Amino acid sequence: MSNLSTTSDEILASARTLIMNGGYNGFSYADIADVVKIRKASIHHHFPTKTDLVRTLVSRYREDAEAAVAALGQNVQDPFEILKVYADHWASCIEDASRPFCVCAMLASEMPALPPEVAVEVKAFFRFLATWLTSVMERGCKEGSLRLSSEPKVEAEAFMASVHGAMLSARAYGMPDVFGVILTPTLQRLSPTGA
Amino acid sequence: MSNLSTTSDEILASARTLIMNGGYNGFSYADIADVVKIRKASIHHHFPTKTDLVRTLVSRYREDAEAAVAALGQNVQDPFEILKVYADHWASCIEDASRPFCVCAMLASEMPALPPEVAVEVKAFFRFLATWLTSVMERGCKEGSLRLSSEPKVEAEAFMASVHGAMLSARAYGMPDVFGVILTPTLQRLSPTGA
DNA sequence: CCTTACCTACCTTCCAGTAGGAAGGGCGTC
DNA sequence: GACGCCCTTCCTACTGGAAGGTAGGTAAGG
Repeated sequence: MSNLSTTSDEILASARTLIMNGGYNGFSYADIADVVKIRKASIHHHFPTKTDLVRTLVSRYREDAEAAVAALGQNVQDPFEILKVYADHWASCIEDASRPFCVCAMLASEMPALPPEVAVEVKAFFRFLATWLTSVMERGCKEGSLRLSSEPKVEAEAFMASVHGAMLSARAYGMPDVFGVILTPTLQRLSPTGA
Repeated sequence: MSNLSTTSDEILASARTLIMNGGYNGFSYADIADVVKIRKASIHHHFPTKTDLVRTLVSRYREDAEAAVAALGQNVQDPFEILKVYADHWASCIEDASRPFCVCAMLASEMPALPPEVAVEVKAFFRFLATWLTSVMERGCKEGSLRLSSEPKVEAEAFMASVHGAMLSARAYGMPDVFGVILTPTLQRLSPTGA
């Protein structure tokens, strides 16, 4: 059981990397086959269609994020610190090029061209992220750990947009540190001390 | 001369729309041929390769933006108003689905998978936009029309990221008004009166 | 003996791009 | 003003390769 499903995990992992690079239409079963060292047809055994593959990938991506967010809530209490850890997570992912872009941000940009089943999952991810960030903002507002200038829900959406936009700029310039440059003042603004 | 080059303009216009939908790998010469009502091979007469086509498209997109920005500077003096007009422009484009996404934001997300010639043009667009926004921020800071909490350059990058992130969210949710929801407080924060 | 995992071989469709020709307009020359 | 010439535009017909997906078989393990 432990590494019986390794192949399908490898397929998902390589698909994730490929999507981060070029989006839904930017990779093929042949690309995955090259990486995983398996025949193209064998991928169809694990995921009958490309839609199945990406739907599963995004769905699991959200589940993983949900787990990570729950764990983060256990280890870090302060809402401001939580936002900082979240931003730092992406900063280092982009910096060391391990996960230079969020899969769902990537797919969201292609939304109108996505198979409906995949689009639904992407939407679900955005909703999950917004809901979580909203709860963090709400708690930070109550506890005085965050200084909000709008409703928590709006602040959450604005923060999420900043993160995604910063990713995009870092990629456009080919300068990973741009992400940090953009997010530092964004976090600063939310800090109760103003620094 | 006036409408001699109409066909090549139509090709560029339809390519722009198609890229906004699905990105670089999300459209083909056949798709353009359907829209422009021309044979696939005829497109190659105007743009020998797909790379040529998109490079030209992005380059002209930047030129148009430069002209629009210059015109905006003539008609509107107040830096805060300029940012508002810029945001409103995109809000209405997204709202009426006429140009529901920025071509360069779309292509930037696919950066690593783009032909180098195209990637260069996309980078140039981002640099132009950042430079312009920085100059607006600088003037607004000097004149007191904008309240900045960081250096003009950083504020400009953050503002640009918010715009792009807001576009992404609007698309992900399938709710055009999300763009406005995110940008309203972003502008508010920059307003000298705080409202 | 059945299921799982993987294979070879193949299909259809689509892709970017090429070859080569037809139609027509502009233009200089006789 | 008619002829020949060329350039632009668009066409039909095609190529080689890559796309997603299928058919059917083999080997291993419970």
